[in-house]
Amino acid sequence: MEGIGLIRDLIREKIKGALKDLGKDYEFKVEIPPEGFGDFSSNVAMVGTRHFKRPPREVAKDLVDRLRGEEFESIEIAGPGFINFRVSKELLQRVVRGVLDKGREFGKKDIGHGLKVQFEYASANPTGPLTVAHGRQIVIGDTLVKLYKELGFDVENEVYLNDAGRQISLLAYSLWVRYNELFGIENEIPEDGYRGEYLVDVARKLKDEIGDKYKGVWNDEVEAFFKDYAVNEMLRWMKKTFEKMGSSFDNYFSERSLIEDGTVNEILKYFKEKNLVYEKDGALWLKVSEFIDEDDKVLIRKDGTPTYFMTDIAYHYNKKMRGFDRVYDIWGSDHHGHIPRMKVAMKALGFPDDFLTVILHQFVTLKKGGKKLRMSTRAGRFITLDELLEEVGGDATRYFFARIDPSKPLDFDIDLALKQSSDNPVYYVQYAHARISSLFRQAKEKGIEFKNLENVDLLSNDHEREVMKRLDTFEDVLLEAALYYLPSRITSYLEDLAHSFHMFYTHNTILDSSNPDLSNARLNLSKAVQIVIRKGLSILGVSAPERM
RNA sequence: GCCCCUGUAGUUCAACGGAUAGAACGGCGGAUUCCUAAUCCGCAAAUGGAGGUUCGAUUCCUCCCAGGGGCACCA
Repeated sequence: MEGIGLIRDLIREKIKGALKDLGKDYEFKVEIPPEGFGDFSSNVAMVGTRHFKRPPREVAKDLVDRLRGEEFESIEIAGPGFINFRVSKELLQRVVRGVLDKGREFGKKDIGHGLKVQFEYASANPTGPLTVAHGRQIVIGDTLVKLYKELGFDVENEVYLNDAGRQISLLAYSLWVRYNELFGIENEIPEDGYRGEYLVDVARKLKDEIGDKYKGVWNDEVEAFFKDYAVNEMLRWMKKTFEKMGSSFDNYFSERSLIEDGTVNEILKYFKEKNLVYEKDGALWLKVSEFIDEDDKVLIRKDGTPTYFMTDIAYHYNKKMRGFDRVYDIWGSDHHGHIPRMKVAMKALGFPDDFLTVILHQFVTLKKGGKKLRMSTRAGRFITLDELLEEVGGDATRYFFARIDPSKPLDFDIDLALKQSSDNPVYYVQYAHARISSLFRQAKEKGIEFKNLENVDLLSNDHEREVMKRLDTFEDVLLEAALYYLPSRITSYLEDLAHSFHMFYTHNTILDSSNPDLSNARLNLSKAVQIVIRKGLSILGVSAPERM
């Protein structure tokens, strides 16, 4: 991927120019090397052995001769053929000026050109409380939404409510049983019904509202009422949890509405016209096998109800009709098998291949007594997101999930999570931010005036250089996080940046009344760090406190 | 059986095909008359196993082992 850091961009351009002089043009990298190998490093000579048909160090020598200039204090060839650059302090200072100049806008890019995209996540059966597993998905989704906005996409997010299936009938009946219990009427909650205590609370509320109106009565009308009531209550609960999480959605989309408003029938009509469906055993099947090496799938059951697959196709058709250019679905790994079928359905509808992207994340498992268990709402085996938020707080919860690569399974050990909550690295990053705020308060007290963008040319020692280098890579980090769907890129970066700042802070006196110019220079650097930390944390949905 | 994801210090996580595999917590030992010690400095400690591709592999390929998930007229 092309880098966009100020300095790395410049080095890249220089190298490209040198290659052009030698009649070559190929891909190479510029990156920050391990300590002791200069500020920036390129593998251009090693990659070049293929193109030049000469040993890397010889290629490097030719290039280095053409690269020397005032931007670089030194250029060295090292190891197997790396070209290591030590850049001038003027170049590093340009980064600080760039950050300060753009302020809050730093990091913004227009890569999306207003492309209309949608992220769908946290979609859940509205049958119980959100669990910590949902928390993981919310954080991944929220972070990507903020990132894509930052990168110039026109973004909306949405929750899909599976309010149409059999599970809703079970929920309604389970609630009805709980409601009747309040009148001393005992009925069994079915084997796969919902036994959680929360339905007792909902039943009490319902009794307060309607009294004994549905006592002992169960028919289609009553079922419809209990479905609506239960789903509504679950939805209200979900929204409250989202709010506690610092999360919000532009839209809540009902699966049921797709059946009721005729979207499902519209698509069936289209598929029939295109001869993509057939009847067998009383059900209606989609000819998936005509597209890929998989079995055909049922769209309409023999009892006439649509399958989840059917409504999901209708849902994505609806998204397309709403004008989204691209949609991103964040699903748990148990939906993995659903992807190829959905891709086929999109193709059958004539949508472009890149219309639907599915971002999968592995499961959150519960550790209990050394044993791993899948969380299950139905079995009542879960830790609610509310509990976690209550105990650990929103910032630590969000940061905890953001650090973990979506492709990795997550063993959730509640005791460990609580115990480590005060050790959460989020505080390390936030502390750097608070320290900087404190510096500015102190500066005022000491009568040191902060002059934005002035004295930056005084920044030159090793700690200062280290911080400036880190600042330069922020924009790259955002791009990578967005492109690879990896919030963890941002957390890693922030921890690095915070570390370089803490080091700088410990080893240098920033506020020195006898040297106002140098103090101001260091305040400018601190300010730049603060801007970047705040931006990074805000993309993660984490607060940036002024004091800690 | 077939398909997908994962295996890195005691623990939780990083590492764009690159140089000495980074942090944090935990362990051991240090630093504060001065801007917040939620910090800094030092020590011990890791790529599941076997092959292969490459100048170079934690990263790509094959096999094995281990964990998770999927293979419904459930969602």
